[in-house]
Amino acid sequence: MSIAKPSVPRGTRDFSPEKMKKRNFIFDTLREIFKKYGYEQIETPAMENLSTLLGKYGEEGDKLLFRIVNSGNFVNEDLDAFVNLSKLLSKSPEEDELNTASNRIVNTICEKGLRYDLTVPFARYVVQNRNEITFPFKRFQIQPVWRADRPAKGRYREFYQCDVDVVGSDSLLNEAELIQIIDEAFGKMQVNTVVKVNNRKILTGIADYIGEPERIVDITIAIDKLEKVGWERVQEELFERGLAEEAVKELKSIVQVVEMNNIEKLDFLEKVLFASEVGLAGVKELRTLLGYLELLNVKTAVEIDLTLARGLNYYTGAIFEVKALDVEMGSICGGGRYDNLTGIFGMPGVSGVGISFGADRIFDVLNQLDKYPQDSTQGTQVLFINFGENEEKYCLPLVSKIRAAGINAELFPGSVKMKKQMAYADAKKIPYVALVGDNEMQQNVISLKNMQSGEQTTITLEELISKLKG
RNA sequence: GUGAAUGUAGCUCAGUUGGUUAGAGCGCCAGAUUGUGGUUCUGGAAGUCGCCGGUUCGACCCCGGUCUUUCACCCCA
Repeated sequence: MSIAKPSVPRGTRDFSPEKMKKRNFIFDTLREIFKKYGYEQIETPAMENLSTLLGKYGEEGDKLLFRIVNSGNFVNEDLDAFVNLSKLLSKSPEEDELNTASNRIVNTICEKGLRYDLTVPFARYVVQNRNEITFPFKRFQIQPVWRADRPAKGRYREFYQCDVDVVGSDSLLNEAELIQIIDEAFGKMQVNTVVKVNNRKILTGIADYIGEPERIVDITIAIDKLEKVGWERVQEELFERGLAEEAVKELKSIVQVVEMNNIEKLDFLEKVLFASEVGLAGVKELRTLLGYLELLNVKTAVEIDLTLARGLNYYTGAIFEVKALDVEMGSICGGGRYDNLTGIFGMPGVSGVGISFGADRIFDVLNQLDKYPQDSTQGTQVLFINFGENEEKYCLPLVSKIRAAGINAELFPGSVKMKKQMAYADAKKIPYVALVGDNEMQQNVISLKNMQSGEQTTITLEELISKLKG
């Protein structure tokens, strides 16, 4: 009966009504908070020109871009490329040669790609609409992004990001506000978290201090793994990347300040980095930020973590990452300040800072904790049983009135067996069933059955509405 | 991208040292019960044993490939 079983592409998922209620709780919570702080929503296309995307996420990132093949007969577009490849194949080609030829063809036949994150398209948006935008521009964006990654636990090929960014303002108040948003969001979702903060300028200062200013990227990538793999492995990797032994030794003495509290860390760094102007600026920024947070009465623990580097190359100031405390899961939110993202698109001198909530991971965390408020998963509140044509006509206006009062209500379509209708209410977890037959119609009342307790009461429409509203 | 494991009914899983008709629980559908669901009882439907190929008289089982999911790397939300 069934031919080839249908399926969704690797790393993607369907979301049932049940799951969507839970996901919407996350989206609604975030959206509400974002708006409260004055951020406005935008959307950008799922696909962007590859020229917009390529080179923004480092070498790895380029590999993980989903590319969209042009429509039409693309062989004609660059015949040479294909001729070149077939010539190559007729001899015994080196792998490098093949890759080059393959890349050329890919570049010819693909001009668009699916977005990899929301930040780069946002930068493109800002540059493109700069004349209409009033700065500072506070925007939020909740849309899916795609990565051609190998799927794993907590990692999907299609997932939602919920970005909040403010561009066109240098003020550290923005950083503080974002952490406040994090605090409020996870507070509302009842997830215990820790916010890890660092500053790219401090990392630069450290690279200066150990005498390897050029190797900042190598250093941050290796350091990023410290917590996961331990110093030994990081050290190995640093050597592999060609850092001098002396430099690695000095790095160790700085990075391993884990025992200290925030203030001690800052004091320590201030002393060590005295010669680095950039480094000191970073220390000062963190100090200011922590000062703001105290005034804002942020409840979430905020912890300076020098090992926090994050893969992306475009951060220039603050770096954030949020981890759930009670669940094993990668970071569920992250971001930072980027001074020149719009510069890539020809609009230099605009500083921005933003964070991205990973909705799918938060969803996984919330599922494990099972902490959804009850009303967030409630759908229909009352189902009217359909007894027949006359009863149907009698019920329709009642249902309309109930809906007008803001209560989710349904009338069962068709007067099928009662058992069937009750089972429907049961399956949909509808808490109340309304029965209106001859008796009720004559007396102008409704028999309302509580599906959980099983008890049944006879009430008027007005009573029903006030009962379900409260 | 590298290494490893996994795949049997809608779901969770048995099973066969290679041998005729592949099982259970849950779920689903119908009836017992034409104004009462979640309990009970009775009956029923549902599987090319992930897909393709090979070995064999014979493959769900062995071998190769491929896809899916998962784990460890790599990277990341």
